[in-house]
Parts: sequence; C-alpha cells; structure tokens
Amino acid sequence: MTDTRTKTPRERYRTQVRAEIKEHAWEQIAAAGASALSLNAIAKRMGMSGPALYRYFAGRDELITELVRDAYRSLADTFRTVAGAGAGAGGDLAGLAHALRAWALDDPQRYFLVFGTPVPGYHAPDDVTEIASETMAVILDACAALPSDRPAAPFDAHIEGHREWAAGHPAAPAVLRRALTVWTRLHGVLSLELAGHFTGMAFDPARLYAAELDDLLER
Amino acid sequence: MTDTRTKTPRERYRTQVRAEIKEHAWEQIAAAGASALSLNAIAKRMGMSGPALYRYFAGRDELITELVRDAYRSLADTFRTVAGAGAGAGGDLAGLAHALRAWALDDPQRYFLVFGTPVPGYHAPDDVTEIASETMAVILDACAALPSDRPAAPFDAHIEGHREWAAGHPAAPAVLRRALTVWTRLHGVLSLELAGHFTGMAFDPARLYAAELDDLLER
DNA sequence: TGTACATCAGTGAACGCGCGTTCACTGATGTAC
DNA sequence: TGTACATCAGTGAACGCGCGTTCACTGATGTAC
Repeated sequence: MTDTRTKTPRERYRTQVRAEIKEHAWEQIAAAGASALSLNAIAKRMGMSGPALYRYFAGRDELITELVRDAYRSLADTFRTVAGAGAGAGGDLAGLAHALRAWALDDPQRYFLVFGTPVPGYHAPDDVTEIASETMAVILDACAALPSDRPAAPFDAHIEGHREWAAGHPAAPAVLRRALTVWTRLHGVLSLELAGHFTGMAFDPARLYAAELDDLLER
Repeated sequence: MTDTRTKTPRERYRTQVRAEIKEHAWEQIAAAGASALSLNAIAKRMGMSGPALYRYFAGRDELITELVRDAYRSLADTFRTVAGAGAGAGGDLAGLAHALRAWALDDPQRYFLVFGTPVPGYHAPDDVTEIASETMAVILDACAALPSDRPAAPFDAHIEGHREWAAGHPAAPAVLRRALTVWTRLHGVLSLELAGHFTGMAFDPARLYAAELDDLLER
C-alpha cells in the first residue's frame, strides 16, 4: 500500500472501472440471482474481453465478496442515517423498519445476497460480521429507547447468558429479545414478500409489515 | 394414460428408477443447493450415462418441478399427520410449529427450495399453490381453535377484504391475521437460523423459536 | 411351450455452449532524466 | 521541453471443464400367437 495521498489518474481510472464492473454485476444479479454471476458475461456487456477483468478482481469469488461487503455497508449506512435523524422513542424503530423495507424493495436480490439462501460454494469474509453487528447496534439502540413494559419471558434468562453478540451494549434482556424479534419478524414478512409467496394472496404486504411493526412497538 | 390397474414389472421398475433419481437429486441439492442441480452429475453417481435420464424426465426443469412438488407434498402430509393427532387447542399449533422446525432442520435445502430465494430461471407449477393452501388450511384450523382475546388491529379490516387465499375457511379476521403471523414469524426465525445468521451469536435458536411460538399462543 | 415380434432401457458419440482462468503479447499512458 | 524507459490496461488464443440435449443404435425384456 504505497499511498501517495493524492490520487494519480491511473488510480482514479482503476477505481472507476472497478465501480463500473460492480454496477454491471449488480444488474446481472438483479436479473438472475447471485449464483448466475459470470465474469465473462460482465466483460461482454462492458465491451471488454473476459480476461481484462482480472486486472481489477482476482477472480469471481473476490468480486462476490466485494458485493456482499458493499451490500452490508449500504444497509449499515442507511440505518445510521435514519438513526442519526433521531426521531426519538418509537419513531426511531419505525423509521428503521421502513428504511429496511425500502432498502429491500429497492433491490430484492441484494437483500437475498445478505439475508437469503447462502450462495452455494461461497463463504462470507470475516469483516462482514462486524458490519452486521453495526446494524444490530442501531436496532438495539432503538429498542432500548422504547418503554419496556413487556412481561418477562423464559427466553430472557437464556439470552442474558449469551449476550456477546450485542457487543457490550448495556441493554436489559427484554431489550435484547425485542431486538432479535424485530429482526426475525421483519425479515419473515420481507423475505416471503420478496420471494413472491404473497402474490397469490390479494392482501397488501406493506400492511402486514406495518401490523408486525405496530405489534413490536406496542409491547 | 392407458391404465391397466395392475402394475406391470416395467412400470414398477420405472417408478423405482424415477424415485432413485430423485433421491440422488436431493442429495445433490443438500450438498450444493438447487441451482447446482445437474442431470449429468446425477447420472454419473448412479453409474449411468447422462442421456439415460431422459427416459424418466423430460429435462432438468421437469425434475426440479417434481422435487418442488414433493417438498410441498411432504410438508402438507407432515402437517396433516400432526393435525390428525388432534391435541386440541394450543397443542395443535405448538405441534405444527415443532413439526415445521423438524421438517426444516431435516433438510435445510428442501426448506429453501420451498420458502427460500427463488431458483433463478425457474417458475413453479400451478398445482403447488393448491398444496400450499392445504398447509395454510391446517394452520388456520389450529389458529381458529385458540382463544381469541387479541385486541383488534387495523390490519384486520384490510385482511377481511382480502380473504380469498383462506379458500373459504370461516375464520374471523383476527384468526386470519394470526395465521399469517404464525407463518411469517416462524419463517423469520427458521430461515435466518438455516442460513447460518445466528452462528456467530451464541444463543440457542430453538429457544428463540420457542419464545416466538409462546408469544403466538398467548395472544 | 416355443417362436416372431414389439417395446423400451440404456449407450456412446456428438453438438454447441459458456464458464473460470492462464499466458504471451501489444499498445497506450505515465515517469525520470 | 524532449527523449528513453517503465508501468500497466486490455487483447486473443488457448486449456480443460461440465452443462443440457439430440440422435442413431444395441440389447434385453415383455407380449402375442
């Protein structure tokens, strides 16, 4: 990493082409899913020959890793922006939930890349778990700000003993539980909606999502 | 369909080989996911040449269709068996929930084939929605048997106007809502667990699942 | 029971395809004196 | 400012692979008289 602080034109060009490759990769993923990602196909669409991409990525795996990282990063940034706006109390959690849904609908395949069926031969790099815990921290904050008149559940005792994932967040067990259920319940509705499991049923998924959010806010 | 009622030896052999092909297909899916399913690879494992499989399936798509159908069928059968045992009231729903989890853990890729990220180029046949609504009917029955002291939600009015998916089941809106949340909440926990999103966190997913079930039973 | 015929499972060769990846090379862009 | 050199983006050919699928064919199994 010989960093000369000021970017040379070549460096500028490199990062630009890298970004363009990733854009085409996202388009391809949006069209046919992550398992259909092909370096040659991307190169063809960019009007380049296949091997040219190896100047920018060591191989297919590194490209996917980069995309996964970007997806997590994007969600974490979205969350931090919403949390930074600071509506306070229930407003925060509601804002996060709506931001999550908007983020998911904006690019369903990106959502699936992060939260969906694992990509067959691929294993995520370590640092994404760090970014993931960033998003969890934001949810924890929002949950901690809510009035906690929930009745204690048997699960509270268990989660109290396994709170390492909260990364030192000083939250009561009931808050940890609420944060987890926020995650699983919103994901439950979202993933089924994005996978098309509600298409046969005529109701509006947004309203079911809102109903689940209400339930999470009220108790 | 010239049906001679009694099975000829050839018919017997055909159905047996078909079943064996499907078994190998499931093994392959369990190992690398549905998008990696390959007819040639199956043939090789069976000690046959690739084209031989075309005696039994018109092509890759027909095989996948058959597997999807079998998966739905299997879940519907599991549900009906549990419901048939008839524990009554909350016991039914609890039994269904545990059966669902066992069914999912038994073969995660089968669960993903049904409820996970849609297989890229593939579109499910029509009759699976029928089988899917069979499983929903069982859930609806179990929910209808529960005491319904839940407060009305805004969503109830909406779902009342879109109850076609319940296939004529005479359930109150609150029951329809409960059935939907049973589905989405259990799926929320299960899919994240199967995708490995809890592995970093030390808590026991089974307990979170149980906690969600308790919440669904209590109100 | 025995023979002639029809059915059908399975083979091997072949087609065209796209994939990831390597390699030696060309030509343009930037750098040093 | 001008020239010699180094850097590096991109090409085209090639490798080996596995895929789905077709086709003409062989050989075994079942059927009809």
